[in-house]
Amino acid sequence: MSLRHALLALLENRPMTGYELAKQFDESAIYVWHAQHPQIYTELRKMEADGLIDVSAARRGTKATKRTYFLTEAGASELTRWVSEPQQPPRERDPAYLKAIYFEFGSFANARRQFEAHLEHYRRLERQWRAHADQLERRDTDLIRRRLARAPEKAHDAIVDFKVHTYRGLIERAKVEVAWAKRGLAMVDRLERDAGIAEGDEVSPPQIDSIESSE
Amino acid sequence: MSLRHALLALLENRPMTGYELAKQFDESAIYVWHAQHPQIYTELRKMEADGLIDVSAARRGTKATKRTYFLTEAGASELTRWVSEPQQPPRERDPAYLKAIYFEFGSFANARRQFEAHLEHYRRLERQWRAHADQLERRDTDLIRRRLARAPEKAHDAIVDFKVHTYRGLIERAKVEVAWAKRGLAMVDRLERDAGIAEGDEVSPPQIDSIESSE
DNA sequence: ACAGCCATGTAAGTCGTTACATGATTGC
DNA sequence: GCAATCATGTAACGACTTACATGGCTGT
Repeated sequence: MSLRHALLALLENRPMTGYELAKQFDESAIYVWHAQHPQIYTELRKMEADGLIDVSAARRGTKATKRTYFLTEAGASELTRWVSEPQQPPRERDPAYLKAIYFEFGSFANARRQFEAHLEHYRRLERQWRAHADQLERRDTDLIRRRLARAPEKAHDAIVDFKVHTYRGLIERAKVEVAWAKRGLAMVDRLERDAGIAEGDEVSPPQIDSIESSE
Repeated sequence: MSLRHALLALLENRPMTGYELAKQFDESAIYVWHAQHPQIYTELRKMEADGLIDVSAARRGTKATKRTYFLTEAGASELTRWVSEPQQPPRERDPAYLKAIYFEFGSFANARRQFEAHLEHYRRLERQWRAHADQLERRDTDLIRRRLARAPEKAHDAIVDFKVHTYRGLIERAKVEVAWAKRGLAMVDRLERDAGIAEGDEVSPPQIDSIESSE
């Protein structure tokens, strides 16, 4: 249930609408968690029902309502409970790596394309996270300024350092992905030189192995 | 729909029962994808309905049936289609990193516990992946031997190298996590020395920020 | 007789995605 | 008047987890 806690943590800084929350998740490197707007609106309603957040609704035009959510005390204490609860590590589930294990079922050109896309993707992520980490370190984002303003001065270093440490960790992750893809491209070049396999062919297509032939 | 393709790829080596497939996912470092048995049994039935796999059912006792699945030609060509299809990168969604951003809401002791658990987890993963990568490189697993036996010799290097490259990539990932957690522990030590905050306290508890106080 | 592993499922529920749908406000 | 952006939702479906349930086989 991490979406819930990501939302609580954002609302701890200031009251926001579902739309604003969705933007944080969507548009930027700011966030380490992805979610789409229908899930966010739905989760906010549930959190309201559970008393973790409260809403101040305002009319918009004749029919629409603008709902601005803010933390309740129950929400604040749920946040501290969650932070102190042991976090079980995520299950391994990366489709790019799964596919890479079976690149033999495609052509060398395909492996190359896949590694190139991987490279591009993580280069972009690295840039974005780096920009955000730098901004945080300078204490130069809207949210961090609000956070520090409401915290005792002696806690400021810890608040910033925990966040910067996390984004720097994500940068290191991205760098590992970039390096992996680069080594992958070099490997494809080498394999293609060594093997006498025609351009565009599958390296070694899958074969069916029926009961009869195996037992 | 990666579970489906993970299953197809395993069945490409040899026919297996749902139970055997579940073991591969469950028990070992062999696999880069996690799944529980109910999902596997359900997915196998769907794949059968879609004609990607076929089954040879055998009686077990009076009521039970042992169902051994094998690839069909449609399954084999679905595998090659999937490998050549562009793979969109996974969304960022790591609860451990999300939580680390908000370690300020807990105590230093909590941050330390969390980093230690992270460290232990990825050390174990690294060991397991390393063992598997080494075995693969020596061409010394059941599945890789079966795979190579049914492939043209000139393709052997590529088949092994793609897999080894992937597991070595996972090892690098795990090492980055270990290093991140170690730096995290050092950071906690430093912060705790610097700040005059009492043992066991929250660093800076969340505060509620209602509409009134913010606008 | 019992333990431990082999083997297969159902049911209920949560989490997450995609497609569809509607209306308001701001600036040009 | 139009486009872009603000703003909020529903419906259907697919992916995944957890709990529950049953029975067979092998070795001690």
